[in-house]
Amino acid sequence: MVDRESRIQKRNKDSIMNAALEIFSMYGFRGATVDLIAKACGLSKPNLLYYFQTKEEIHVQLLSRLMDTWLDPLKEMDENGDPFNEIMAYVRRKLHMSKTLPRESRLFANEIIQGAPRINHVLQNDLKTLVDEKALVIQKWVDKGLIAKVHPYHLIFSIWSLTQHYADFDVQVQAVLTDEDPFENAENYLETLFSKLLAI
Amino acid sequence: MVDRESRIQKRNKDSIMNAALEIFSMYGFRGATVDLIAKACGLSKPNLLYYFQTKEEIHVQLLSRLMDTWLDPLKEMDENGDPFNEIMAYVRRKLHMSKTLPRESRLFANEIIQGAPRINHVLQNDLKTLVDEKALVIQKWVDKGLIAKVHPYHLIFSIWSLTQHYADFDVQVQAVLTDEDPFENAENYLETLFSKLLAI
DNA sequence: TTTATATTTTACCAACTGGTAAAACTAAAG
DNA sequence: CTTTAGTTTTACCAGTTGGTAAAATATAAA
Repeated sequence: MVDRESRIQKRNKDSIMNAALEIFSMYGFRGATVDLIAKACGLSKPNLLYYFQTKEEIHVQLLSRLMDTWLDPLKEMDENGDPFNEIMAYVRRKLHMSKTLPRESRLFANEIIQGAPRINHVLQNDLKTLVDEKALVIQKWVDKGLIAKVHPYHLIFSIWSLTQHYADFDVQVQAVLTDEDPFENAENYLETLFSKLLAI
Repeated sequence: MVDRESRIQKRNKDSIMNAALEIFSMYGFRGATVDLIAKACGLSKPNLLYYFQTKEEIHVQLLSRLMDTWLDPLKEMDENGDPFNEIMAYVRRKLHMSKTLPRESRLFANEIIQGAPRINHVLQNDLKTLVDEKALVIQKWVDKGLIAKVHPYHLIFSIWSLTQHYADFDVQVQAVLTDEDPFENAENYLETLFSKLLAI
């Protein structure tokens, strides 16, 4: 056995990460406390700190796991597919993530709003590289006349904002839409929006 | 003299509110400390607490001032104006607020992300009432055939998300768009988007 | 200039913060 | 069944937190 995790270790680390996601996504890094996280997963504070040595270590690990998940949907957008389908599929993946991973979305939002002190390098390297690449793909589609002329970067921003809004501002959406299911109508609305925007 | 504020009182209260906006918008309620706010405006902590008795009082007052500013642009949308112009003017007002009042936007975003513990009643009363009213106006425009058929509530959500994104996610936008001015191109992009969405 | 009032500083407090040391306990391998 | 390694608890610490009391200082009205 090299340095394999025991069952207990895996269970506890998972449970800590889950609790930390809950707390950090709600209060941000400064607003979260180790004790709150410990209580949320039923461990004592020193016991939690046996698995992760500092509060920051938990946060960094949460964020670095998240960034993969976060960039994946855009990576999948395929230059060789049908442009509108590719963009719309991306929108749907992002909306689905807002629906199924709202805490992750809020964790990310909190980090960005607070000036991204711990992931600025990811934004400027991984994220920027990926967005540049995909913006180029979109530009090619525009140049070939396959979709309407749009600013590729702002198109991507609009997809981010329109989809993440339903996770990050959930309380507000729920306060206004007391009866309907936001996500069902959001999908229809966004489908209309983007088909009109991109139609030749 | 009834209970008029002295010059000193006005200057200090203003300066505290400004510093508090800076800190609360960056760290959220839990992440902000009275001491950070005090230092940001060059007062000692007890001196600051001479003007506002608790941390919460500062936050509540900041938020309640903000809510007026926040709802105003939508209030101005006029049933009797030209539908597309009215909606587009609303978009421009919101975008302008993101540009000129990014801290206020982030203060609001922080509060909502954290579950709106201090303004849930405002969302469910003032905000909901206003949105219901304006959604009805939009629905009338749709029914009269003056704009394309859209879900009025999701139209409003999309205006919020598309415009506030440029304030709340500013670091991310800046990381991706290293050279251009985001707001100028955003305005053009949003003009195109909404004219295509709403065109008959 | 005196007096009353408003403002600021100093010194403090109890609760909470992130984190540590070491003892006590538990599980698993031999 | 013992030894060893892994896990949890207890007790603690120094710095920070929101907030207070009272003394000291500045301001303004009479």
